[in-house]
Amino acid sequence: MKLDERKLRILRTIIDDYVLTATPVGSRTISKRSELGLSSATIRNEMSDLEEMGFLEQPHTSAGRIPSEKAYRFYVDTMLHSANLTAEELSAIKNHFARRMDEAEEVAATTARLLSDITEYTAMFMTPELQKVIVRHIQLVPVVPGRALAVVVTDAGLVRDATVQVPKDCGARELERLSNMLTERVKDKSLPDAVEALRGGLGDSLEVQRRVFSSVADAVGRDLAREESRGVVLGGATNILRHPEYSDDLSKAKSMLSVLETKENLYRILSKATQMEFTVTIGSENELPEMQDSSVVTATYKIGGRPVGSCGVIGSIRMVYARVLTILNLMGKSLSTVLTGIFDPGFDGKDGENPPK
Amino acid sequence: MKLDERKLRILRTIIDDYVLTATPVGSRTISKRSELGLSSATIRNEMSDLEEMGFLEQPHTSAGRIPSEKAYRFYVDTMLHSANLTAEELSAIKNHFARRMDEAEEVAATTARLLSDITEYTAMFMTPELQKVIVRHIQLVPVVPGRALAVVVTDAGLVRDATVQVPKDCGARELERLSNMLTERVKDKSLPDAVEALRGGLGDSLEVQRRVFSSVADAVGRDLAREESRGVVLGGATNILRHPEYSDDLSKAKSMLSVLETKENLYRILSKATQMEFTVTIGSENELPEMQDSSVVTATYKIGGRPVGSCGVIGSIRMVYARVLTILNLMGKSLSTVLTGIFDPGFDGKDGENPPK
DNA sequence: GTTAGCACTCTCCCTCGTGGAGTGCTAATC
DNA sequence: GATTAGCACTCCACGAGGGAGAGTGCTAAC
Repeated sequence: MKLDERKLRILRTIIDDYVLTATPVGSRTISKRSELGLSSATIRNEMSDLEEMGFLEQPHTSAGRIPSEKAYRFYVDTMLHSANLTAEELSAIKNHFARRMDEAEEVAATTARLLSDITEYTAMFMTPELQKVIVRHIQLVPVVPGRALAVVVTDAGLVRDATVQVPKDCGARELERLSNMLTERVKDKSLPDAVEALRGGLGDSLEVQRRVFSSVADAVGRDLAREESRGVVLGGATNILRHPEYSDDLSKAKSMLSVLETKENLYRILSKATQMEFTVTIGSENELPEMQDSSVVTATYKIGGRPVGSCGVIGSIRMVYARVLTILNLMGKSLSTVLTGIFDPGFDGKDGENPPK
Repeated sequence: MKLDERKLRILRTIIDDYVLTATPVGSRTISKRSELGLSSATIRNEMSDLEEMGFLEQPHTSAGRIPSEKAYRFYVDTMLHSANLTAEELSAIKNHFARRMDEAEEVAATTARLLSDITEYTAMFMTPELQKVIVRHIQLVPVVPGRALAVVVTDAGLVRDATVQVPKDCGARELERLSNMLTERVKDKSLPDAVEALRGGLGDSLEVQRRVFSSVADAVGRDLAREESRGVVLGGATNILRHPEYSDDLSKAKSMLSVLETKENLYRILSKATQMEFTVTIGSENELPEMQDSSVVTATYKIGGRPVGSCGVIGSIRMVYARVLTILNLMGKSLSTVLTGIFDPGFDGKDGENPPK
């Protein structure tokens, strides 16, 4: 059977209607709504064909039809048009990014919130991935005798700190000296590389130095290993209950909320998604069994042309994909511009290599 | 009418039963459950009295009775016994605090999680309040030319950082010099005092120094002002749906979840609660209208005898107060011990003044 | 003061029946 | 040959009706 122009238009009308109303759509509705000028009987025949082809499903005989996952997939792959945002929405986004922002965690929280408010789905945001970030400076700051704080400054404006043990008699001056040596050793390396560099090749150095270096390496390494549980922020978890798919089936909502509560899950999704400019994962395409009747849409943002993190939206399969993608696209672009402006001012805006300063 | 011993025992049995079952309890149940050896008819008379006194309510004629808010208040004030925790629960708590912890945010997240898992309610945790915390050290770390990171180390193991503008030609050595001057100026002050100290009395100093100092003051001050939106962590929000009060009335669950999503709300609750060792806020005693059919129980934790933060549990009015309080008590004590051990090792364990080192 | 007994009330839940929305098929029409 | 009107059929949603059960309040007896 061929998916001709007419079938396509019908399928599209069905999806649009169902996405809006969440009720199975019947032939009469389509016959009236679409501009094809066909009777409901004709539509019925076409719908029957579309069902046979796997694009439509019937909850039960004598109900209307609903789009299958395959239909959404097809829709997203071939029929996507960019949605129109209202002036208010556009200005909300614009204003958000015009505000002062100087802390990764804060950007994450407010952006996730904005995203969830505008889309009416649950939003998530991942701060730049530690793995992908480059060390600018390491500084040891005294806390109590025998204990110092290693502060790692990275190029994405991300700051990590970890407490490390140091010899009791290690004064401020000595810490400063060590800081300089540390910085020299790891500058411009990625975090994993930096840890590596601090662990190996210390043969010719002093005992104290060796001890401190490896202590810093351990602390940063631990921090790196812990990344999965943080740096991911959720916004608008309540929005789940806005959609009948979840509010009519509490067990679904519950298991969804549980998934969202475990940051590691979100981290895995967003981290994987950072490899692509956009991702749309529909229903059973999701890895987590609890999410197989939900959809996830993500977009990546960049610093100096380098993709470092991503954000996204979680909702039911019946999602307003076009709209969500339009919004995420805009957000990703704005984020990239703003963050690049702050943390990599030399970047010329083109993708690719970062020009020398 | 007098609330004699017998009425008391009946009231208590009713509360215990209702807390357990969430269904109105009838006279027959009490007659069988309590060891008073009274017939249901007698109980009925007593219950009628208790209702008249405002301790019981009837959802409708011919239903059993449920405790009123007044009853819970009375129960908490006068009838509280400490609950017995199972060996598993005790060891879960013990293990949790035996683990390595060196980061305030991480402690917050895992503790909130533990608390919600054990109590089966939603838990919240506030990291030590910035207002109450004492500066140990300030360090400026170079980021890009013209931009540095001010890292503030406090006595509660809390680290705050904020980016500040510095003169473009300000090198690492100069920053180090400024750091020392900064630290000297604000050491052992509370954060608000430190900001104050950096703003005033700079008449005799160099232009550069003045600029940097006020820039740091601004940055830290901004951070302070932002406190409300962070340092509060939620755990087990899903648990809301475990209790029929919310899962049978989605709109209630929704409004509850919305409240929980706004950290400022939780901050306000916990911050206020830090003044008391425990708080139990029942139903309409809550300030937020959305929370007036929920209850909040909190406990404070201390560092070196000084209360610095608190944690708590949110659930329906029908809460297992005794159990929750027992758990929170234990958690608060453990937290105080652990945190004091880490950040104020000189403290002798008694409340009151911190002894000189 | 306590209790057995009884009439009464109210909710919960099950069943049943009806109306509406939608389908699939057939035969007529363009 | 494609389209459409017509019709029989299916299934869900919803409301009415009708116990069953749990609980109460009252009265009279112990």
